[in-house]
Formats: sequence, structure tokens, C-alpha cells
Amino acid sequence: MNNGNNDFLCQSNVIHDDVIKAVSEQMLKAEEFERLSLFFKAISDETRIKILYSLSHSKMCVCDIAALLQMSVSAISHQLRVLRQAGLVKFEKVGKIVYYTLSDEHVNTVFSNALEHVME
Amino acid sequence: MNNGNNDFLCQSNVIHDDVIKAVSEQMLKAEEFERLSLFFKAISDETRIKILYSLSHSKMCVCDIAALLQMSVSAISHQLRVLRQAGLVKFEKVGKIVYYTLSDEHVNTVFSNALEHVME
DNA sequence: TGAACAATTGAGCAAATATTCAAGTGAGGC
DNA sequence: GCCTCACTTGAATATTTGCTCAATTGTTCA
Repeated sequence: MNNGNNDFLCQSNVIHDDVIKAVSEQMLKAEEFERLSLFFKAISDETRIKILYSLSHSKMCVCDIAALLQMSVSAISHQLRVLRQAGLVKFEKVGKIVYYTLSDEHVNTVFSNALEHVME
Repeated sequence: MNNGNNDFLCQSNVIHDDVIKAVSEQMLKAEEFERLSLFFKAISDETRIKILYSLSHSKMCVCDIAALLQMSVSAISHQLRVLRQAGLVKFEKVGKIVYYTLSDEHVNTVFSNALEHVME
């Protein structure tokens, strides 16, 4: 990420040392930035957004989602894996069928805010 | 995206036609999903998150941001371009220096919610 | 006018990502 | 036990993405 020539990061004398100092004191921890990034990455793919949005309306099995989104079961399953690893969905097995649901309501809140933002 | 073999999308008879019908009626428009995706993509990169978070505290020039994040001016400039195109930051030129600020407060709201979610 | 500098841009490259295809797992029904 | 079915998984591929490096723009100041 940050390999080597740190001396040429900002060619001249930095313009606003005071600002940099003030802001750097307010920065989040590295881990918090990482987690934010992972979370937003998980919900930034269009297919995954559609899956999450769908699940916010109803519990569904993999085949349902594939039919609804007109995509292959395999593609959906791969994306559900990403969502599972991100902790955004959980599942429940009933016989051969696997039902997926949202892990919690936080995703909905974030979606609503974002929708408000992108639609103005 | 969706090329050809739609007949094998769901190998068997779809399990829950009623659910699919109900959810499909609630779906957002294609454009809304696209915009959500673009928005989340814009804020999903760790560097861009740091930039936005920094700008939420203070207006800064490109060199400031580079120094703060310990990255090259070029890398920062490339990322600012993405944020500009996404409409998340605006800039103001004063002499040679370009100052960046957040376009609006929506990003902060989304960040706060997301932070709450990822930190529990 | 020309040197210095803040910032942008484009080409190039390595790493990450989304989908397809084919094979594998495990539960239910004959 | 074997077949079918719902789903998962791994390899392969095409696309996207983030950074570096070098060149360029456009502004200030001598």
C-alpha cells in the first residue's frame, strides 16, 4: 500500500500544518476505516444490493432469488457467500432448501439514507 | 450481464411463485439500483473513505490530504476525481491551490449509520 | 519571459472482482 | 442403494480498479 518513497509524498512544504494536525487527531482507527470499507464493498455490487433489498421484503431461498433477478443459481450463491461473510445475511436450512434472511435492520437504514441522497 | 441461457436460470420449478411475485412488485427501478451501486462504490474504497472523513472535519487542499494520508499527490488526485464524478465533493480554486470540501452532509449521515453497524 | 510549483491526466501494471462452467455435497423420495 | 434436486464450490476468464511514473496544465512570482 505504502511502499518506499515517502519523501516525495508532498513535493513542497505542506501548505496547512495546523489543519493536518487538527484533522489527524480526529481520524478514526485503522480498523474502523477497514470495517467501513468492507461493509460498503459488500453493499456496493448491484446484484448484492438487489439481493439485500429483496430479502428486506421477504425470506427467500436461493432459487427464488435467482428467478427474481433472472440470474444463474451459481452466481447468486457466490454473492450470498460474500454477504454471509460480511455478516449481512443469515440462513436456515429446511430439507434441501436454504432460506436466507437479513441479519439485522441496519442495512435498511443505510439504504434509505443512501436512496434519499442519490434521488434528489 | 444476462446473455443467453435464461432457461436454466432455475433448474426446477420455482419454489415460491407468490413470494417472487410479491417482491418483484416492490423492487426499485433499475436506475435506482444503479445509482445506489455507484454511490456505495464511491464510498467503499478505504482511501476515499479517509478523504471524505477528513473533509468532513475541514476544507483541505490536495497536498494536505496527501500529507495527512501519507500517499502521493497523484494517487489522491485520482481518487478525488472519482469523488468529484460521484458528486460527493466540490472544489474551489485559489491561485495554484485547489481546496476540496464535501458536497453535502448526506455522506456523514451514511457514515455514522454504517459505523454504528460495523462497531457492535 | 521563464522558473517553480500545485494539481491533473494518461499509460501501464498488478491485484481484486463478478460471472460462467463443471464438478461436488448432502438431503429426500423411490 | 441410487437418483434427483437445491445448493455450494473451485477454476478459469474478462473486467474493473488503485496505484506509480512521467508528462502536462495553469498559476504565481521574479
